[in-house]
Amino acid sequence: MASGGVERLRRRADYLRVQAAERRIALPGLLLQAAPGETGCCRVGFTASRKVGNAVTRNRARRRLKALAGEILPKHATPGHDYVLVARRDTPVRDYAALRRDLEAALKKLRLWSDLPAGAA
RNA sequence: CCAGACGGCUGGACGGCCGCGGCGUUCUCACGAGCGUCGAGGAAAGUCCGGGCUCCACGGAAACACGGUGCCGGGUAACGCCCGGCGGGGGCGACCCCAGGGACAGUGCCACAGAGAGCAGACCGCCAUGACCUGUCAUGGCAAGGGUGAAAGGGUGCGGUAAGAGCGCACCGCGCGGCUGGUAACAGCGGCGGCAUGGCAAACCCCACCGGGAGCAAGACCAAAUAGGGAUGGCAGCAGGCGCAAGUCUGCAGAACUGUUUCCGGUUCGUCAUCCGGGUCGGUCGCGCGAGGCGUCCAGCGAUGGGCGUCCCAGAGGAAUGGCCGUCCAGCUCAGCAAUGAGUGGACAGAACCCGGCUUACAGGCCGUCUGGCACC
Repeated sequence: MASGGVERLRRRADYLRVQAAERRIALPGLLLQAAPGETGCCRVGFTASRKVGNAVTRNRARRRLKALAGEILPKHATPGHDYVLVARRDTPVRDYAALRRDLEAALKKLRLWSDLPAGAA
């Protein structure tokens, strides 16, 4: 897995654990959930429910979140945590720069913003 | 040129930066990295039919039940699909639409209205005779006309009659049987009958034909853990033997169940380790050469079939096939006489075992064939 050392969450149990941690922040473009991870690196997963739209729209929302995560998390995410990015209704259409600001603000509000590269941990 | 009918194709293009999945290859002990190559649809959708494939059931056949199909011929692996015809209906026409077997096998239903709705019937009427208060009543005949209804027991015309009526005749319709054409559905022709047999089969039903069930979360394999199971060994209560010890052997106990109870019997045992077995999370396969795509020739009205050549063409598994930006061609909106300028900006929609169909959704664009007008020669 590339993306600068960020792995994907692949099991339902991992998603449920992150959701149960109840450490989340909702912004217009996305919803961020986080929890201390079981591995040393940081991992990320994506969720797009039927509320977002039909299958095509959900796919687009998930891909935009993937691109965003690949851009920001390797540089600024705190290692040792798992993140789940949840798509909202505006995720497929929101301006990409605004979406980027949303993710950065969400990381800072959860006090998980880090200027150290994750790969250095 | 205008209006229309039918069939087919397409459904953004180019570039930059950063990425993802499969396969191949090189390097590396390995993790990985580099390079190459391929990577969503006509509907991938709804899951409505038909198959392949897998497991389950099943001795064969028939019958019954249930479900489906329903003009004829052809195509196909098969179909409820497709093609070509037939019949009925619509349109000036190209063409379009049709659940299109059987109502003398039987049962049932036909609301309301109306006199009468299935062994027909007589409200208003029409006609004859009689009576009297001279325009009514009584009796009888009739079913043409009116009225009701989705439908009133053939239709139109002539004859006929007191008035009428298939009462008679002609034509049409209907039924029966015949000849001709056609593979057939059916069509045409002439003959006979004499109105008898209204509609609904998408109410039951009858006839003919077809049909085992469940589905890739099918199914096969590897295999942490847990429950329960099996084998072997050790340890565990008391006493004793052997032995320096580790340990080992014998006897007696204990608990539970069972035979009504006692005696006497029978069966079972706690714990640890290893292995077998089991099969969950997880993993591997199934899972991509196929009723395959493209080109071309032949047969056929066509669906389709055959020959030759050529290509290998997605394979994920919280699920790749993308994210961002720029330019442009269509389109739309606004301004303008126009040239043009500004803004906006791609329809429906995302494979999940695979094929053949059907159905549903779909901005815009392109091509072909044909029909009816108008104009010109």
